[in-house]
Amino acid sequence: MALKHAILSALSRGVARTGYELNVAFRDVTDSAWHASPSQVYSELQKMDASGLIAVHKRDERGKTSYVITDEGMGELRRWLIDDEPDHSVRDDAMLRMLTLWVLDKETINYLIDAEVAFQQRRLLQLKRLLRDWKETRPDTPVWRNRYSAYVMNVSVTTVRLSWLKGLREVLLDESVDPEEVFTYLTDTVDNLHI
Amino acid sequence: MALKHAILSALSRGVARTGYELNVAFRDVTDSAWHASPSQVYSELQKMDASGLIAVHKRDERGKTSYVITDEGMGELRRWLIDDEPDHSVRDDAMLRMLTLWVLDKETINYLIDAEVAFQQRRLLQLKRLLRDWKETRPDTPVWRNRYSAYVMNVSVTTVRLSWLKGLREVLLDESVDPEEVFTYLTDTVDNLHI
DNA sequence: CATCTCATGTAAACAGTTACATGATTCA
DNA sequence: TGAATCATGTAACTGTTTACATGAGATG
Repeated sequence: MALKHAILSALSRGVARTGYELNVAFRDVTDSAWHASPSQVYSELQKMDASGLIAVHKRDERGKTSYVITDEGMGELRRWLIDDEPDHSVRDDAMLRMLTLWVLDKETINYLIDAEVAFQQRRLLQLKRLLRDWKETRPDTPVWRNRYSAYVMNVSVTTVRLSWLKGLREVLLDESVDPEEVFTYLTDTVDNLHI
Repeated sequence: MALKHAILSALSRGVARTGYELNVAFRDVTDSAWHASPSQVYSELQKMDASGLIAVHKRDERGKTSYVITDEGMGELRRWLIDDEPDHSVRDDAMLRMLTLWVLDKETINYLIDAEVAFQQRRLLQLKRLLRDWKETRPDTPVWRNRYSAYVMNVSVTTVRLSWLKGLREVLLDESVDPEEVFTYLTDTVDNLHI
């Protein structure tokens, strides 16, 4: 039930938000640690309002409703971080696909890796654009410091993934190359990070 | 419904497997692209058997049952890879937590980063052990080439995550440091990967 | 004036977890 | 002989998606 905590996390930054705004945030790279479908967000907000974790901040004539976090919600957010064990289980559809490519013919493998590369490159561009937007207004609050760190993590992993996809293509399409050699550059580079 | 495809992916490698063995594989680093709880695997296997995607290979006196993939299952696996759009949505509980740490006091932040570092280090050791086990028997089949690639990806991302956690600790605990400077080494290193 | 984005929701179906139950085998 | 691991499953509950429904406001 981490959608609850993803919403609390978003609202903990102090700005009132509508369900729609939360959905935009969950959809795009900014807050992309937890995905949720729009309808789920709306019904979760109702439940959280009823249980006192969040409160209605403003509701205009037609239904547009923004919410803020309550003290109780802030307490629950802290309790979750401290008491609940992190769930490290992974469900990565795109990676599962990349690990199953060998069942296909080379032409199709090549096509599917192209598509994945295109996706990751688009993601990297979105992230770079986000940084450009930050350059102007950059408050240096704890919130911003934490979010900037997230940005660095996303850029790093996406870049690694792109480099890896390049190696994967070689390894799967040319059976004469040695996989270990193909990935030498990637593994050597990241090895520099770890002391 | 990707558990179906995760199971097909595991069985496509040609070896008959029991529900229990699949659970072991899903739990550990080897096949960790898709997590599932044991009970879910057993009931999914029953459904997949009923719909003809897999077949019972052997069933001993007491219920121990191993399954193999059918031609139909292999067809469905290929169809999924080619026709269905990859789902890039993320649900990363551990990362969501790291992005919310700023709401806590420094002592608690430090403690929680310690715990996450310990987890990632354990994971890295498990991966290194896996590679050692592979050194002996290493067939150089397409399956192995694809799995070795997955191994490289896992090691790379885990190493990046460890380096990042080190930076995150500094950024959150010492407000005098400039976040951009803290992460310079990480960003410069991964920048080398991307041309 | 049609289409896109904004904005919210309900209901049914499906996916996944948790708690529970059972019993064999292995190892100290 | 008691505990851990092997091995499979059911039932109730919770989380999530999909399809559908509605209507305002902005853009071309």
